Amino acid sequence: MTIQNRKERERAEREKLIITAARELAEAEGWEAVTTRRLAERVEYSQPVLYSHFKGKGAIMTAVALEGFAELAAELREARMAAPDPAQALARVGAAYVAFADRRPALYDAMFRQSVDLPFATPETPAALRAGFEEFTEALRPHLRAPHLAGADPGPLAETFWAALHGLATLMRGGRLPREHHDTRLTLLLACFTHQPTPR
Amino acid sequence: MTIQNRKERERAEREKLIITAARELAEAEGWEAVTTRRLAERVEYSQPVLYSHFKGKGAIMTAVALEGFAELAAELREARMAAPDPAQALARVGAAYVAFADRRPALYDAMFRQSVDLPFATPETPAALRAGFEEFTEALRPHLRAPHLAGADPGPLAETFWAALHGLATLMRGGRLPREHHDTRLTLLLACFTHQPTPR
DNA sequence: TCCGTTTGCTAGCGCTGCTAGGAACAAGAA
DNA sequence: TTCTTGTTCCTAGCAGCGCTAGCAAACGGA
Repeated sequence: MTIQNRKERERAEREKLIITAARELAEAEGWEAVTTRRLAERVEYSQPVLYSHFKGKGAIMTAVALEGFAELAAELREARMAAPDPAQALARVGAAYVAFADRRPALYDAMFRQSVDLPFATPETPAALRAGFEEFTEALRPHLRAPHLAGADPGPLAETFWAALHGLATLMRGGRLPREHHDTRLTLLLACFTHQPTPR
Repeated sequence: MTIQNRKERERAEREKLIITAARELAEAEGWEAVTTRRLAERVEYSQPVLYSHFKGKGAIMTAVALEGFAELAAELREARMAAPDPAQALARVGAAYVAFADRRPALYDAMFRQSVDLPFATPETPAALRAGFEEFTEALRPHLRAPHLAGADPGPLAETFWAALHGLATLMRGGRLPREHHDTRLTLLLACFTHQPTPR
């Protein structure tokens, strides 16, 4: 029994090792540099060992993405909780989101740009993923009373806010949006959603 | 002289043929199915011929993307011009943008998701690209008088609106946003930018 | 008709994700 | 302690990728 346990534990440790190595490699050199051979070399096992843990390279990326969702949710939550009022809360959540995407581009890619086969917006959606989305919903809730949002569905509204941030983050990362306007854009987006005049 | 002309013309035709074939293949089966071998087979030339026209696969995708920018700009312009008033204009431009991304996913990928080495937001930005962005700026201009946007820079505002649409389009395409809320999200986004209460 | 240039081919390099098959090792039974 | 059984994990290899070297054939001009 204990011998079986030890084996299972070692196996789990190795799986975690693979995920961490993949993530580190991706964050250091981008996903295109993460090949199964390099990854195997890094964890000091042969290539086929990866396939005894994961169905393929895509499954490894999905595992990394799952880690990312948990971290993102935690950061968003912290940002929201630390804010003194609802207006600040939305602003900080938005800023935290884009900062996360900017700080961990490879992780963000695995989560939102690559086609990972995770169920979004369904009952089987992983908890970490749902938790992140929940932060948007909560941060927006106090603003539902604004005239232009009267009677709006919280769900689609959170989706829209999230999508806007996602667009800002990805287009800026891809060099499509000038970095120097970033703060201005974030401020404008918040002004649009909260209908507070732009402070300038 | 005429013989030289004929050669140049034939060469240009072949280049166009390659671009069209790449685009068709991508639109039919996605960019991961567009390999230099399949592309060469499709245009009935050998693989190295592609490299006498383009520096590599990336350059072919860039050429396809450029076509896409021209078409997108035209569609946005048409949508804006056909609208009876400024509120409708913004709504139609937004809807046209997302519809374009949805109708031609591979083309849109080449334009905005792959790392195409085109200069954005610089003096050397291709005309087609600038024209598309111009449509956003124009469609938003009448709304700059809204209280929450008073004194806002038209440039960053257009960037923000564009980014929001981009986020909606890409997240929906990646299965991250439920399709059935799409119209609701678009309506909400417009309500946020134009200061009109959400009609429901 | 001959020569030089251009054109476009075959073949191949080093890489990718992934897998088949066998060797080595460990665990339980005699 | 020895033999058998089952697991673990490696070597080797497949098909396909983007890209290129080098040669053969076709063509244009003299």
